[in-house]
Amino acid sequence: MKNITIYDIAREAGVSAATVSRVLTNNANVRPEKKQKVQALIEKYNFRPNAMARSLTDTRSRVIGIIAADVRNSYYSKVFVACEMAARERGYMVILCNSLGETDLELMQLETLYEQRVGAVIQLGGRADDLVSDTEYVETINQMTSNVPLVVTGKLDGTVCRQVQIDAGKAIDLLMDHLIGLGHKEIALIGGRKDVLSTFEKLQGYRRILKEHHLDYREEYVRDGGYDYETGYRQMNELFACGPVPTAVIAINDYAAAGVMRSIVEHGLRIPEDISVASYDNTSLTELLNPRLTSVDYHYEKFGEKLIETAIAAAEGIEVPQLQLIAPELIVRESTAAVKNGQG
Amino acid sequence: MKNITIYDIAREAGVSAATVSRVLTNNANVRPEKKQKVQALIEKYNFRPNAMARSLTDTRSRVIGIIAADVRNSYYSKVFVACEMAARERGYMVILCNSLGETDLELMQLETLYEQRVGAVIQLGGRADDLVSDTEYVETINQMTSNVPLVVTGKLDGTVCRQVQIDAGKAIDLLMDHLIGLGHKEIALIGGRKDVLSTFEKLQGYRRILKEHHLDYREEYVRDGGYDYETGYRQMNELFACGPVPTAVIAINDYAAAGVMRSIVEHGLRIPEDISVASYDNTSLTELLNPRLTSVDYHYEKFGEKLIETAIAAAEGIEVPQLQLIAPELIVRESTAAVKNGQG
DNA sequence: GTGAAAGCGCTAACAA
DNA sequence: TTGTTAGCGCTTTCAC
Repeated sequence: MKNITIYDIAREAGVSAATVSRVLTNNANVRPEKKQKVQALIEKYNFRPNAMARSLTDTRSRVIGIIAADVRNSYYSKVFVACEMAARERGYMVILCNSLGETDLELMQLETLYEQRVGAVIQLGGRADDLVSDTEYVETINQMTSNVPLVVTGKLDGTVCRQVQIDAGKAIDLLMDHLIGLGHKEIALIGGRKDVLSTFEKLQGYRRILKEHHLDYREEYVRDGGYDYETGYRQMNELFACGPVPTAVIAINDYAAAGVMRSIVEHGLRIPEDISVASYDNTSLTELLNPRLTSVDYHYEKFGEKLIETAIAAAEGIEVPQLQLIAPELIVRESTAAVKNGQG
Repeated sequence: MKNITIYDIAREAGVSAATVSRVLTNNANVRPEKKQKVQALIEKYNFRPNAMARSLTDTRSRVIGIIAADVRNSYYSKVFVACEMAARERGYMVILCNSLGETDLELMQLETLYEQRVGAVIQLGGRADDLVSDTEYVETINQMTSNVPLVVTGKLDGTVCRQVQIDAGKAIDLLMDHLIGLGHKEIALIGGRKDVLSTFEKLQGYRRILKEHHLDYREEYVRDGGYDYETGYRQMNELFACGPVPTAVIAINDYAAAGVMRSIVEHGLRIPEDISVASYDNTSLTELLNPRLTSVDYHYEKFGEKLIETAIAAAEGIEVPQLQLIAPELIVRESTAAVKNGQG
């Protein structure tokens, strides 16, 4: 299984390696007959040029690295696939790593990707989503980004990372307007960590909107935790236990919403008749739950394109806006309805 | 942002490039003082050796390519992450591509991965799952596998691919034994395409087990289609429309099960009191649905390990059994219960 | 239009 | 222990 090279092809075709290279890259004229001979040999041996050797001279490798927190979470897998498709259309390839929430791993993967000489790295979630950037982490990132440009979906104070963000303010606007429009005045916010930028921004927006509508802000209605089913379930249970019970709940994502929904059902109430539930991310889960879930979509395709375009621009040294925002959209389904009369 | 090389380090350290290489690979003795000097410079410039150049001489690149049908499907993302973790533990890295069910893309990706000189490719799903292998496809694969070894989760007749499969016979056994043990005699099989090996094997097992228990095989109870929510929903609706209605349903995966469940609920019946529902894959969905879903688990961690070990063995030219089976396990939850008295 | 030769960044064999 | 050298497979001047 000895690897065949352009020299093998060249020898058998009776031409030089340079000529074989020319037909491979197709960027210089080669006499048609020679060209055909070479192509026939390439076919015959099923030869494919070694991308490693190629990118050694090329300098640019046409590969983008992606570090995601965990593709087993639908949000990340959707963003990743969108990126992969966008990259392919632009002649790039992507490499995925899962940091699984471990900072050490995240850093190691960034190093590995740099060793592979990827043109740029896109970081989905992870430490770059922190509200307050860790100093030590920032320092390490700064060292790495002197080598390879980094695109993040959050922010990283004190670094030169490009940012492509979901407009979190707009996202909470959509949800609050929808619910308030349905007559809800008692709206809870469940799940997420306040030290994560996007979650913090949602909380900020939540308070701002309440004030605009002259509605009370209640400490008890804001219940953070993680981004999973368990958090939604547990926090909704606590809301039932300690009261007061809201007429609508905004969950930090579809998984948390599933937990909220189970808690509500277990307490003998109906969705949306008794309590409306809505969430973020608009993953496939929204269609599978009963009732179907109202959720905020991010135009994943566009999101992926923007991310990849930004990464490619960075890789090729082209200027791009330092911060770009993706506008979210509300998808209304069956889990939200007008508040019951006499309530609120 | 000119890339720094071992020569830059060597010059500044007053040693030869070979010495720098030696401290990098750590496989030869270097005088401590020189070693420290070099390491200091590596730190200073945050230097990381070019993996491309490295693997040019190394020949083996310590990278495994993975082609999955679609990581947005939980099954694939779980297998992928398991593979990634197993690979990391063994000093390997993985590259993921999504074929999205397109044969052309699948082949293109196989080529791209070969160009990257990955040591082996693992194909999750895709054409290698076909019951009857397409001749033209097999031919193309045979050409490629003369270059790079391929590990599949299905089979590919007429090729030399290693196979790591879920034991589909055992999987249907588990489900049927469980349901029959609960007194069910009317069991439907919903979703999946019969031209997919694992689905076909389940169907075979289904008929065999019915016969062993002297139960009738009813054509109407076997309803194929896709592997998605829609199929489950549509086929269960048809079952209601055309009758007879079974007392238990086995869905081809958790997504299809979600569709089946919605259909049942919409027809005013309860799960599991009126109809039991069970499925394959044991994704996170099983915990989110209401009621929680009984499902067959595949020990994803082991599955990933076996896949990666096989791929690495293939990459390094070590012999491994041509076919290896993963034993599935039944996870019983709330969606299955004893059949109602008087039924069956 | 084509070949010879240099070089991409690294490792390993061979001397010293 | 260390440096020199050759070579991994390819692309790209530079002559002709």
